[in-house]
Amino acid sequence: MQSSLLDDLRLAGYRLTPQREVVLAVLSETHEHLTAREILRRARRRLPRLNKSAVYRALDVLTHLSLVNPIDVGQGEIQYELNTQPHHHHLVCQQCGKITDIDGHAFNTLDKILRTEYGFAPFLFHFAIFGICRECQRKMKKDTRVALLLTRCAPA
Amino acid sequence: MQSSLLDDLRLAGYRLTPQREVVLAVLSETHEHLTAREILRRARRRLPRLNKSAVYRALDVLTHLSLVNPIDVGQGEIQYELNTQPHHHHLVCQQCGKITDIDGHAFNTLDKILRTEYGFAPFLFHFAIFGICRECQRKMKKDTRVALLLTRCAPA
DNA sequence: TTAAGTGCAAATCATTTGCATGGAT
DNA sequence: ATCCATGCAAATGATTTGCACTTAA
Repeated sequence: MQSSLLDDLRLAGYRLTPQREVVLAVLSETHEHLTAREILRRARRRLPRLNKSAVYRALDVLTHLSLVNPIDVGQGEIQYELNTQPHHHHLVCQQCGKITDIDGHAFNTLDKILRTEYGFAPFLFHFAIFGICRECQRKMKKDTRVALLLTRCAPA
Repeated sequence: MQSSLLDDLRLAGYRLTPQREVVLAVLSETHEHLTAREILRRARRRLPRLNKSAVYRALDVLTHLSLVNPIDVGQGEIQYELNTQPHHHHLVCQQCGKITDIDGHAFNTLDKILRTEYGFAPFLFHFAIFGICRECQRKMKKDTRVALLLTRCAPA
């Protein structure tokens, strides 16, 4: 695992630095999605002089190696997670902000269509789907603005 | 259409202002996705004192009414488009940046699964899927970094 | 050795906000 | 007459960048 990371980096012309290792280690130790700021905070326990630029640069490298997935939930800070197998995806509730992880099978049909009909190779990991979760739908029945929204977002 | 906009706004407790009208008008006159900055530029031809704050606030209102869709292609500026029927979606090539519009049928299965299995009402309009387009896949066969990426993004 | 990587501080830049004024209802 | 909305300027805040110094190879 250690040596495979080194190989991946070398193969791509990168160096193995303590900064890159520790960023990857932090992400390996959780199943949460972490922001760059939170990664920095945790990584500094082991590498106190670590700088946020180095975190961003490390995340960039790790993302290009597809060891890490950025997840943009559209709320300012980008979140990062380890790119584990099997892939999973994220349902982001626009109302309460809750993020639900779901497994990949829901996307099989979509993946196939995009590849065969459009020749497009989708990155169906770093994937966030926005919408309204079950509980919020219940609460929202009364709110006029939102009722409109729910009506209009029905499938085409 | 004019009066329906007014109704929508009133129903939701908003006022119909020239600023909101002109922002909507600008979006109605194109099939492109426009950034807030570009919307401001075009809208100022008709409303020279229009301010960027007003544009952002108008886009916010129109989005909440689901008259407008924000599309975050992950490249800094958010893009906006009219929420037309039938819905369509966006394939964003991470390599060359090209955005391809596709119709909604590819998402029917996904939509159904999310609703029935997860009780989640997805906003399957403002939807951008990242990946690599046909042409870039061809060019990228030689590049080691990218070959790795293409391998790893294969369906789970 | 030497090119790539880091730490630091400053810059960038889309978006947001406070506040006094203006306008839709 | 109300109070929602705008214009302006200043703030915010995540991410990026320039540069001198380190360090992995």
